[in-house]
Amino acid sequence: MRIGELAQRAGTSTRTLRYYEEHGLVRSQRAANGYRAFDEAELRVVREIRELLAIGFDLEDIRPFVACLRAGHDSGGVCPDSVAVLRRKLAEVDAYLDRLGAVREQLHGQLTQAIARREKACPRRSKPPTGS
Amino acid sequence: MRIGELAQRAGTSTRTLRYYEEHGLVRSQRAANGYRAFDEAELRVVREIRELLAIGFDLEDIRPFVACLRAGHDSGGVCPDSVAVLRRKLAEVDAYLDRLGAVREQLHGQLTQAIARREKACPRRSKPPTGS
DNA sequence: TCTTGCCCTGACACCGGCGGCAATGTTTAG
DNA sequence: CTAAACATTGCCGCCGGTGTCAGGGCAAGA
Repeated sequence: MRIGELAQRAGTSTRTLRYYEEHGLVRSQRAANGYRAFDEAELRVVREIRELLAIGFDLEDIRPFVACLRAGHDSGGVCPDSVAVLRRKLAEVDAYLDRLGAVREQLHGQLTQAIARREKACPRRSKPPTGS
Repeated sequence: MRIGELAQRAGTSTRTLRYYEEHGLVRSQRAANGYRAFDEAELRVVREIRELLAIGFDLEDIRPFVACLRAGHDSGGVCPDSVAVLRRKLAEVDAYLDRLGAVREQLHGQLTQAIARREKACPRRSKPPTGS
């Protein structure tokens, strides 16, 4: 399979595939003319990469998952290194959720306060909304 | 007040202050020698900028807040434009919280699945942990 | 006067995952 | 034979807030 076909089948660009290869995530043989020849299995690899990227992983984090696939597992997430990354990412996400929740509270508080002041400045007859 | 003092009092760098000025968020007079002379009120402005940046605003979003302070309000968030930004940001944060929650679920699912497979592959005598 | 410490402008570097272009070679269908 | 469609490498651009350096000027104490 050549790069164009792989790109199309994986739903990405040739540029992207070369980038992955350059960073050691995707592998290829070279034909006599210098064209890359991708093994069928690389399609699975590329799809794994794309899925994890979409979730918010960076390429470094994805390495173990690719290695896991290459080791013959049908899921990239079952190997110890992958599990470690999953744990770490989960922790990161949880931490970020906390921070973002706090930010949400701040924003909400600011808004409530600003609106309250506006109400005080030029009062309407409607009851002050007691939103979420 | 010169730039070094303002930087120190605001807890940031001179580089940063020049950047804010370059982008019209902070103002200064110039002394005869070319040195920037900052009004005392700019300290409040810089602090507002820093707080909002820390929350995740970008400089564009912060503009109305600075304008609001300059208009004499004691809070940057009470003016209509600021309120609009607050609303938008709140919506963005909410959307992001949703996405991040979904990501969390995915990660959690992957982890659970991976651990389950490991249990099946080399079972321990301990009961399978029924975590959060 | 010399040194030290502040200030000035301008400009490159960074991070990460690509997009996109240039300049060139290869294959294939008409 | 030719044109189109594919492939190659290499390099610049982007985003945004800042660090950091270069190469100067200005102020004030010993």
